[in-house]
Amino acid sequence: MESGRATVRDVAARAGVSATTVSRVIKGDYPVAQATRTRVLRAIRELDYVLNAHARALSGAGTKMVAFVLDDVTGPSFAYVAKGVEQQATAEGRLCMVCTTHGDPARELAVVEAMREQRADAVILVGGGTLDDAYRERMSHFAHALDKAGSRLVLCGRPPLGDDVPSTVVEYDNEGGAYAMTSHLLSQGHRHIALIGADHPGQASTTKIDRLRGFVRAHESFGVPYDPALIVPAGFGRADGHAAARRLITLGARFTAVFAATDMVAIGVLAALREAGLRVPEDVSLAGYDDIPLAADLSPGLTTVRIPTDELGRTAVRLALDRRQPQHVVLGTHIVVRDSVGPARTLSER
Amino acid sequence: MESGRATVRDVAARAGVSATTVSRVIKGDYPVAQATRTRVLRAIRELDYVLNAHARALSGAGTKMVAFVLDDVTGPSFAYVAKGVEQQATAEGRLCMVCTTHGDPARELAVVEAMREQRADAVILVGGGTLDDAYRERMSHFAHALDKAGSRLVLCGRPPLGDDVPSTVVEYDNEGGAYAMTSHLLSQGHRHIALIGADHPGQASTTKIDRLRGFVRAHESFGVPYDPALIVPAGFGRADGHAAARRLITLGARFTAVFAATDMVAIGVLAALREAGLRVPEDVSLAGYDDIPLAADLSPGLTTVRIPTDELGRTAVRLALDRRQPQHVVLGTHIVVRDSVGPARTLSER
DNA sequence: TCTACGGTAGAAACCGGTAACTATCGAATG
DNA sequence: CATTCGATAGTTACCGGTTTCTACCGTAGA
Repeated sequence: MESGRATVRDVAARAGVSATTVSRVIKGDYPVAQATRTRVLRAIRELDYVLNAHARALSGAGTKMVAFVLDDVTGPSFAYVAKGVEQQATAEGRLCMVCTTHGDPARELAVVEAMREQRADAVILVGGGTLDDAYRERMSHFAHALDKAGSRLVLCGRPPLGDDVPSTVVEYDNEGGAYAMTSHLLSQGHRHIALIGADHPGQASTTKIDRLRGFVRAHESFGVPYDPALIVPAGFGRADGHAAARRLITLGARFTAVFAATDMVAIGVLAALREAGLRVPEDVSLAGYDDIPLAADLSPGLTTVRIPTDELGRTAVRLALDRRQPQHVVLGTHIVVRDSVGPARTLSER
Repeated sequence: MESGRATVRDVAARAGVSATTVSRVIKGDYPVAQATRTRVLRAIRELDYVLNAHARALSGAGTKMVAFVLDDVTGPSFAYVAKGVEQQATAEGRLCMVCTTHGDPARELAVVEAMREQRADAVILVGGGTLDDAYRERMSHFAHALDKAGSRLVLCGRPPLGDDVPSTVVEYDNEGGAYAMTSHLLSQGHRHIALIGADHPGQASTTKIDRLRGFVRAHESFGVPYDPALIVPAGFGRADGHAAARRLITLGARFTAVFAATDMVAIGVLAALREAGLRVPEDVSLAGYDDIPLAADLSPGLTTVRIPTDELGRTAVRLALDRRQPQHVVLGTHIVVRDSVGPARTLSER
């Protein structure tokens, strides 16, 4: 109880044994006489001894730590991925570091570097991802470096860096979800669907590209042409959706349904539609993407695409820690039907 | 580039200097000739050398790590506290560990123990907190242990453990917020205010107790009696609010306003009111607590009490890392007026 | 010319565990 | 009675930086 900084040797001295014996009592992997063990345990208790994780890490034993890198902890779906990561990490006896990048690729690289210093068992990158070449190259470099050091880079919800890059990839089917939702809208008779939150020219986001791709493919499958004027680039936030929808309405665009690229965008769109006196789903149908917890609580309940957020996190950790598992998986997405999508009303009815 | 496991001595050999010199080049706190520094830096680059954080931590230099312990990463307000912690930790050159306890006091203690092994600079406990005696004692023990080891226990958004316990406490004014909001309602003419989400007898929550206390004190200040039948115990979730409000309505309780103990409760109450054909705020006014991001997106916008979530997190880190600062602060709360509270309509009008 | 000192660089010890190798003792075996 | 083996405990080196403490060199001041 006296020092708070007791070492194995202090404990050893108190118990009248060697440091090795103390170490063995703690690990429990080597036979120690019952009487000795008891004495050691008592000494540990009396000195309030706590093992030094750094010393242990330094001498052989790994770090037992998983690092988790994301844009922003407050992102609606990221929190769930984080939860999955934390759960699985705990289940596998790992601690969990969290770092945020605020979408800054430079900071992301810096953070990964820091994780390399920490000798983390795995470094899990979540979300977004830049397509910039210099960035990809640097990240590939890290993947190789981590690999050589016995660690692992995990790309979670973002596309692979390349075939020769040693990394674990856990994606979800962005394109498939968009395809399913668009098909759902088309099958309800909608022929003029606005996609809000498409790609912004310039800053290529793979998520946006894939969702757009599913949108387009569904139209092709149904043999329905889509109106490029209804594909509006926008950010992924509530305000982006609100502004974009308002602009569309002001411009007098003709549409019977809106497919928002994220639920947050959908919430913004919903507000804009309400302000314009349009009812959902009677006048306009609305669909989102992500199935954030709030989606069910909106009125009307938002029909949206569910992405397996916590499974994403759990899988990332599981695969990274057990290389015998396949190192590239794509998790499925599926639509959740609530009340915000209804049959299309013909445009003239409005 | 070849090993991924290069050490200072490898770098030293390559640069033709001693390990000491390499260390000094990295730290930059000791004069090294320009030419030497250049050679060392080149060697570092060529070997892709990365410092070993554990080795460094072991030899003197602290850990540069802050630990953050909470119930659940997906909690609506916790994410914002986490963000504040992460921001400030980064600003002060610290990495950030996150552990969740799922509300289990035993697991919380285990987690704190693990953080002690990690020699974290500070261990920040967020939210809730148990009032159990054995628990308090164990936690006090940790506070003392961390203190002796030069670290710090931080209680964030939860009450102090006791005067003699070395710890940092960052609270927010639960009682004051409730007082302000209740006053606001009273000043709008409301005389029959229901408080939904008061304390459940048995499981004492300090948060609930304080909010109830503010509610009562405001009534006293205004010289308005409150109806005990309108103070209804409930959990802090959406479903709790919904059920409680429905029960109140079914029972024919007379009230012109509802003060929900959390925004999530308010959302549930709102749904129940709607189902009963009551309009907000025309028929019944509704106020919440927490100002979760969603509060502004409800219709009507929810009038609620803002708690300084990210400031809570930032302050926790700042104080823990600089003991010259006061080690017990109470951050202010204030009401955010939106559209869900209106003047009271007399009960007979309804 | 000798001394002193600023500027640099290195040797060795140390941080706190752990792993590999030794050592000891009593019982079992030949 | 000598040998061997199993159970248990200790010695020592090492993990990879950092930190004294020392040492060297050239030059400026006495």
